[in-house]
Amino acid sequence: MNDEQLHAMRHSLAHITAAAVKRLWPEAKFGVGPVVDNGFYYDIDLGETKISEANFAKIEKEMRGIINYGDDFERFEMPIDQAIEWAKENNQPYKLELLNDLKREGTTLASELDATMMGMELPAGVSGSPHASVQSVVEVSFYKNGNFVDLCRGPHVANTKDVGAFKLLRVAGAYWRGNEKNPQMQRLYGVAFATQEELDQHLEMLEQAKLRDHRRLGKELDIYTVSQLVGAGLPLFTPRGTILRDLFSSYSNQLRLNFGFQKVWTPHITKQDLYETSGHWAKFGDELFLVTSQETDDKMALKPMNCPHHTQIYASRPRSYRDMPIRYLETTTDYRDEKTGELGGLNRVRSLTQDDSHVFCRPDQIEGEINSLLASARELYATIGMNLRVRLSYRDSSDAYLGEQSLWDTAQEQLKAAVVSNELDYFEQEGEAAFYGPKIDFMATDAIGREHQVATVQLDFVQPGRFGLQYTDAEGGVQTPVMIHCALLGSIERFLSVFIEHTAGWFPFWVAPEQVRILTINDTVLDYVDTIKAVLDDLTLMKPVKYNEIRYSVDDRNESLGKKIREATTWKIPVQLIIGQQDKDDQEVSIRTQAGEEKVKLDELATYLQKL
RNA sequence: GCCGCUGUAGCUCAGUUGGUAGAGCGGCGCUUUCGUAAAGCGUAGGUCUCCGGUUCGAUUCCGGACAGCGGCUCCA
Repeated sequence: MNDEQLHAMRHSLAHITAAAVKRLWPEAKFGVGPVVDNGFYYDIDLGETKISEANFAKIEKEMRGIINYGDDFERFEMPIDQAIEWAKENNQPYKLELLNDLKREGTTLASELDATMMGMELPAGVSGSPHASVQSVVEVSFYKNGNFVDLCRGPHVANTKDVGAFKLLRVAGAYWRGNEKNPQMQRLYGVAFATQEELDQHLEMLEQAKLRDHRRLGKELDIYTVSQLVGAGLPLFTPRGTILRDLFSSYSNQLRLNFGFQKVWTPHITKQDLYETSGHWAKFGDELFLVTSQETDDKMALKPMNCPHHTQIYASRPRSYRDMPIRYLETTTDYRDEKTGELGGLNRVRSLTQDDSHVFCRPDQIEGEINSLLASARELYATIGMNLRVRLSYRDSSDAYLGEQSLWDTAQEQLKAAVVSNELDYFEQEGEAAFYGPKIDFMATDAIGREHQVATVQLDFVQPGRFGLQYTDAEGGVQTPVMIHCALLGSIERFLSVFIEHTAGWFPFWVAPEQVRILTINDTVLDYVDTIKAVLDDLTLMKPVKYNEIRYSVDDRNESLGKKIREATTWKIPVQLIIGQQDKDDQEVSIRTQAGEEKVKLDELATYLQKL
């Protein structure tokens, strides 16, 4: 089956869903019912009546009835004014809005419509759009299956019998046309495939995704927790989770310390004046956590980002062109008052830790700086085993951007040159730049093919000016530096959620909170265990950075070997060393990893671990 | 924030059509020293998320709060 057929099938199922709902609740008012990834949905307004998953069996039964009856999908056309009458007579106010938009503007796409006009009826006697350039619609098509009629562009399958395998998956609230000022409808989601096997496969995949959900693994592997007393969106990291955080943070820092970054430290609260000067207050004011001082009248806030703070370190001394670039680095936690309904796991939190850095440089230094940052990002994600793709986000011709056009043009060229010389897979997109400068966004693909936004490198032509940052050039003149923002991990919390799901909790050796566990078979080998511990204590490892404290434990409890293996495996500990009398006699260790088991001579153990 | 669903032991869950609850795992104790994913026996854990209301009586019904989950971009 090709994509078009599958699309028609899913779209037809959306209609059949609506038809079934209409049979059960004749008063239903319908919004839109498009095809989405793997399935379809239909937005439905049932007034006070609420559909829950408990109703799904009933709705699906009705749907199967419609499918088995085998009506044809019949297409017919109608002049738009007649269609508008149809919507009024059938009490379908949402369809009426769509028809009004088609008549007025020739489209129903919210993104193309003037929000204040959306859904508005044209005055009597006016036949077309108020905009001369707009091609308004004069005739619309309908599809009819059985006695269910719906405004629809199509296409559909020929007969309701031709829709393949489906399952209603969930019901969720969705605002009419995505606008929270509009009424909220009930969105009925379904998945659909050509065959039952494909549907089952898809449902199985959803189960697999659940097993690697970072919220589940975060609890099972004891990485983080949330407390009702501390609050939603404020995760607390356990010892194991903190090892992960610290290792990634120091690796990310090390990559930049290698080429001249210096660590700085800034406080977590500030006077609001800082954000009024930076311009963030106007844009992010409603996301700030406010702090009250009982000693002064200062209005304070928890910091939602770090760049304004870093500008003040730059501004603390006079700067020469010889000092540039000046590079500051800080892993630090920011606080943003996100909508409570959007919080969840480590993905969307109110306390987020950024491995943040800011370069202050001359315009001619942009390319060199970007080059080094891109090389760092590339190395980091190669170490983690994730494929990277970057988006070059440029300005478009609108006047929404600040800073000189010529500065933008050369900067965009330098960004691209750096991306090309780093051999990164990239695509360019106009109109995606920040108002203060062009940027490079990194997308990493995880083990089950999902793409996640991770690192970002952004140029900034605006904040240096707002803060009056300066340096003296070779001629003794005053110049404004350019700022380059960069976070390699992005937010550590979000990064960890991606990393946990990417690895399904089987962390690579270097970041595993517990790298090695020694499992004893009985107490007669305890002296030999001490010998092995001495080897581990002396070990120095080099990948991806040099470290000499291997994280291991000894399980010498009075339990069966089977139980010890089971537990160590449940904890996803990468290296299990099984020690019994035989190993002791042969001066060997039995090493159990995900790859299998092998015996290694004691004097080769260090080399073995160094290779991991 | 809004809509829907959910909240029972540390964890995973069962149960009570209104008469204050149970299993497995985990914990603790004893026995067992056992070579590749759970040894055996015993035992202690609960304000059934919290606050109100109805009731002789609420974990159960009603209301509210808090928290978790699925969504709120996909367009006739």
